Amino acid sequence: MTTSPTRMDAPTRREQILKEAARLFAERGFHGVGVDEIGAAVGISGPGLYRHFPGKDAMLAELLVGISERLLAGGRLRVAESDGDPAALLGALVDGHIDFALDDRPLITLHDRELDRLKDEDRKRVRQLQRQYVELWVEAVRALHPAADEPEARAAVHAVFGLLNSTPHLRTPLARPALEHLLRNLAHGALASLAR
Amino acid sequence: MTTSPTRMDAPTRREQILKEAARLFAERGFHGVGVDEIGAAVGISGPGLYRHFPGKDAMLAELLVGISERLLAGGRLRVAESDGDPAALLGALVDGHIDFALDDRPLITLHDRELDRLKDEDRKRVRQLQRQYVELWVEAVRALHPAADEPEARAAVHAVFGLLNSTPHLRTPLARPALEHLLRNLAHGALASLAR
DNA sequence: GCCGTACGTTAACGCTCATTAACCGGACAA
DNA sequence: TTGTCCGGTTAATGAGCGTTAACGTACGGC
Repeated sequence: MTTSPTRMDAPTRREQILKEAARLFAERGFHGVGVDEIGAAVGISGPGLYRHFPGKDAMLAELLVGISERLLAGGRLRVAESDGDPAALLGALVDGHIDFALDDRPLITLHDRELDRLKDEDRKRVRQLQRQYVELWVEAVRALHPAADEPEARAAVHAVFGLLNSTPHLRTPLARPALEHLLRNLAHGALASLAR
Repeated sequence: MTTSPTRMDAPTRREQILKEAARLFAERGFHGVGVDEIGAAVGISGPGLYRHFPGKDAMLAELLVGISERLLAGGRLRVAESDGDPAALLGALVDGHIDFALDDRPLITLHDRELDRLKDEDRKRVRQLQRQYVELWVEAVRALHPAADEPEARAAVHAVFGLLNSTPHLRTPLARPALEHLLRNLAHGALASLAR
């Protein structure tokens, strides 16, 4: 661990690289982007990246592991804050996921698109983090809708992720608050259908 | 046009290739799959594919244009059959999209993942078909929920697509009818939130 | 019996691209 | 002043891969 991810000073070169790499990978796919391009995006050229990362794979790995960890950490925080109120928890999970999806659209895209390009070890780690995050949601959903059995709740959670993660593909004139509001309503509308 | 896509005789070599290419592209991405691999999947080797397609790009193009055309054709058919009943139309659109998503999971994945790999001309064609399909949905949604303005309806339609298209990512023990039922309920639940 | 077409094969070409080598200037501590 | 990281540079390397060349075989029509 070099520096904390939450600061307000200028972004380090490393962070610039990660940010631009995320954007480019999301736009044209991992294999569709060359290291020279990533370098150019931060003002250095090609092999200069190797002063900061052992390879192209490592950038993707760090991005995907990072997203998954932040999602899970955020989810756990909300569980802890919810004090056992299922409705409040699910609301907080939805809001948190929306914030994340709208803040980091490129990362969301990468998250379900480029997982297979990782080395076995990294892929396992990301999958494990994703699984735990889903688990959080499944438990929250089932607490609120006991009528739904486990596989049903799990599929519904995946579907709601698909709904919320649709925003990167979208070029809409809607202002951010309106979009947040809309997504929240859609998500809760979908989940409400589990009540029977 | 060589042969009709709806027959019951053995699939032609061309069709085998398209099917396997779709699967492989969906699994590992367009750039992640080599022509030798596609060839191997149908029992011939690498360059033999060039007897059936002018190049790797052409396979992707035919797949994406094909999906988009079938989706749009299906949508138009349902509009024609709905006789102006908005609720029935939206129900039919949802059911049709679910069928498609569950029948052709690899294609659904490709559809929103590899569009940028196409030559300009093909990409334009696919985008235009997609746009028209979305338009169908937007009109159906607005007919049923006049309270929603146009950008809102459009964003909601994209979100519902995200919801319905989430199934390829999913490995669920749910049987197909149960999954169809669940997705239908989730989609209608989400859309119902537009009623205010 | 002959010929053209359809459909394969393997070998070679050429380009792209990640990675490595070799080199360099500047900041800065001793 | 001198030495040593740090963060760059450009040039070379080497693998992978799409595509083309050159060649072979079965078969259907005439």
